[in-house]
Amino acid sequence: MTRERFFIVDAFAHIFRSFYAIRNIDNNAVYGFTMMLRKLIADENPEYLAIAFDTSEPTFRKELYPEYKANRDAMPESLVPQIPLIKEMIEGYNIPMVAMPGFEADDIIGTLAKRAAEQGVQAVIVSGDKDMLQLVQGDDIVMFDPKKGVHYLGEAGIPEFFGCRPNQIIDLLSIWGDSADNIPGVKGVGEKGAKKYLAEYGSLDGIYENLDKITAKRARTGFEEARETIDLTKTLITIRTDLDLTFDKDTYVRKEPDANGLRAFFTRLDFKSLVDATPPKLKRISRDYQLLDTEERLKEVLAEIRDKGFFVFDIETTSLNTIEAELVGMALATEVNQAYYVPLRHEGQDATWSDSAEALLKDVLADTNIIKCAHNAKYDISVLFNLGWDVAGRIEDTMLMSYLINPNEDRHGMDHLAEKLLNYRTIHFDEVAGSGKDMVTFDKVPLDKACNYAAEDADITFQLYDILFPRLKEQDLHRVYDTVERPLIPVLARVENSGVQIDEGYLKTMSAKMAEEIEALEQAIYELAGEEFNIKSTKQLGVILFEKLGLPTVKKTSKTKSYSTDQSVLETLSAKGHALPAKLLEYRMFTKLKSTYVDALPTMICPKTGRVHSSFNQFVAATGRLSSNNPNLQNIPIRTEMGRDIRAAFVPRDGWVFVAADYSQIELRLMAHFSGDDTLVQGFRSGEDIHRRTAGEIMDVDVNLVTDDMRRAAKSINFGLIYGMGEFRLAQELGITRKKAREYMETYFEKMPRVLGFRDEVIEKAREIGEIRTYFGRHRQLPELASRNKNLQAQGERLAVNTLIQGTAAEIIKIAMIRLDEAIREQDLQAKLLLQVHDELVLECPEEEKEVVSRLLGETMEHVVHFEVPLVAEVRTGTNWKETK
DNA sequence: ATCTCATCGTAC
DNA sequence: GACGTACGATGAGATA
Repeated sequence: MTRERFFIVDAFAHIFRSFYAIRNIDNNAVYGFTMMLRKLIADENPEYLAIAFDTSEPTFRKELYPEYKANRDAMPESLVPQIPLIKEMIEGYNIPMVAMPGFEADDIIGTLAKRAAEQGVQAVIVSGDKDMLQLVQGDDIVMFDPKKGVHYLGEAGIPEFFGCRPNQIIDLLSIWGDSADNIPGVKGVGEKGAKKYLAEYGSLDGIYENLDKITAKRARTGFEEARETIDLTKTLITIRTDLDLTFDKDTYVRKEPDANGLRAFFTRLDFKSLVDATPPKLKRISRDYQLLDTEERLKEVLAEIRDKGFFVFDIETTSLNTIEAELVGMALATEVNQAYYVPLRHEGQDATWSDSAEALLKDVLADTNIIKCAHNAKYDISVLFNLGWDVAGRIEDTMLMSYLINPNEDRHGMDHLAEKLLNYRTIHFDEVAGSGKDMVTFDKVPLDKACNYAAEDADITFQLYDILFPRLKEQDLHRVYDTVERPLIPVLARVENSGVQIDEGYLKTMSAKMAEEIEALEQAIYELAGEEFNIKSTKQLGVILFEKLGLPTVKKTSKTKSYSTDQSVLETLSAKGHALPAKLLEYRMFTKLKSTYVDALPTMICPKTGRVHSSFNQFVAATGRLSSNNPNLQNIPIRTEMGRDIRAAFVPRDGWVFVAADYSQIELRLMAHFSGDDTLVQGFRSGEDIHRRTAGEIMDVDVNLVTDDMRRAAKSINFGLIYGMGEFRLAQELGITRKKAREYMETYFEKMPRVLGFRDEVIEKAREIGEIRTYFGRHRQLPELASRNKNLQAQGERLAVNTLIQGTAAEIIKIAMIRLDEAIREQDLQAKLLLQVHDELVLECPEEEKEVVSRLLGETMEHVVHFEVPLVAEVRTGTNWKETK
């Protein structure tokens, strides 16, 4: 397409069309008009674009003829408020709107089209109104109806459309009149007549000159009667092309839409598809970040930091692994938009500089009078601790703030937060260091690039702090931040740095033994199946079990509705006497343990320390629990004997012992405290078996007469309460009928009514405020409670109860960890906290510290809070983890 | 070759 | 549809 095109849209024509065409959504005209506009831009990609509006002022036509459009109804009530929204939308797209008091959109279109054509730009009138056809001129001014898909109706198409020559359109329309605009035409002359007379006499003037030649009486009378009004009609019909408007390319050239504004606008109007179709456009302002590579400048900035008492820092290293990471540089930010990068050990840097710069930075980091802030501070301080640096004083963490504000969110990374909260696209790591096999370590990144990247990170962290810290206070999350999460950061850094020793030889031996067992099981399974197949493939296994062998289908998987082959299914099949499922269960257990633990753990041993350094993640679990990965040390087996053996591979260093303690029934104790239920409270206070006690209560028998089955039922209900278990699940778990399960639960609540009351109160409060708050003030939003979906609502109710209990338990053990760490350091003990497994802490210490550490551990854990019921920690020691049970 | 999703199973 | 929170191994299919 060689010629530039100027599309002019008649706003109201399309607004009304959308309004009447689209039903059942709010702001239908806004939606329809937006869709039309998007399609127009996408399909036609016009070089120039304008949208013409009518104004509410009287037009010159109304002045000439007061009856003009007098028959029009007022604009529909629901359309009125949509007009400003449409204008807002058009502004968002950066499309010029043109309106002129006294004139109609048609006149604006006529004038602009003519002016554009005069400048050699093709004018395209976006309208379906036949009146506009009078404006069409050769290929210079054409019409386009996006709805009918009539593309470019040019002059050549007019005879076919109207049955007259282009220059006769105005006369033709004048004869017809326009009933919609209340303009009288010529009575007694219809479409056929009008065309016939115009063809015969050339024009209206021609017709009047030859009026006596018209023989049809009605037509002739009509023309006679219209003689006085026809000039006015013609004036009204004629679209003006002489308005005081110019077409200049700069004004009408297509501009970049304001994607962020539009996105917010579409979000506000709940136009989901349009929100998705409008990705945010992110700013990328390059700031002038400074490289600090002289002692003099560095000292100046550090003096400023001391003066302010607050700064943001971010280290650059050679690895994400904190043990292996070498320090390459440090970025500092002293205020928004002011950040620096101190290159310490980039390739080719002078060691004298590195040493002196590091000494200066160390001083500031160790200064307890200066508050530091970082994004994910645990990483930075872990690396620095490993290098022997001290990072002291208050350490703020913007990642932590983000997590506390929205624990349901799983992305708290700086790049993501910068986009979400600052509408800013940061320089990403791979943009400076590459990715995949092209990736270089940060010390190889040129200083100017490194400075831009690193200083920006510090700057962005500063900006996030400015936003998140006030929010933290506003949302009353300051307490949990200050008393639990923030002090935990250095504790976790030390735990991760300590790592734990694994007996590699032991696991290797175990692995070999298991391999033999697995091999034998495989053969037995192939034999029973009658063929070899991939046993680990649930798909293949399903075919063997349920198609080839014709075993009864027990259940289907939830997502794909394929055959389920999980443990409960295999157990059911096994109980029916089939040999294969039993073998499969055994096979599954062996392979699970071998691949997930026995073989995996040795590969995680750090070559540098010879220990396994798992990560303890603070920002993952929505309830406030920690999580562990690389490897996950919070799901090491314990329930089966074979699984438990894996724990024997976790050993203390030579001459040291493990000291471990776990909270006894902490979640149920919290339930007792929160509900104040007498049976539970008394049970825990007296130190008796709580499940036995509740069983006695439910079954109405003496505690001493409670059978194992009765205890098992009570235990299931006790645990189920914490998770919000229903009768279906209880029935399944206990192998009883639903009716029986319901009876148990009803009796439970009758005997322990405050447990039910507590649950209801928690849910009611959560529903009222839309979130749940734990004991220490952590919150978790529960949008499920506001759902109209009953299942989602029920889930919200379970989350409310569970988050309160699980979250509070998590806070209690976190506080224990903080106090323990503090005590160990104060008392100069060598003991090290190694693991946290939700209700258990594992330490190692020299043999001679065993007693003092045991006592310290137990007392610290038990005295975190003083509730209606005591917290009990059971402390054990051993020469491996398995022995501490 | 690398990713994402589904299924399964381990812990508390 | 029915019990909360995690992580990870494996297979299978999509994407590059």
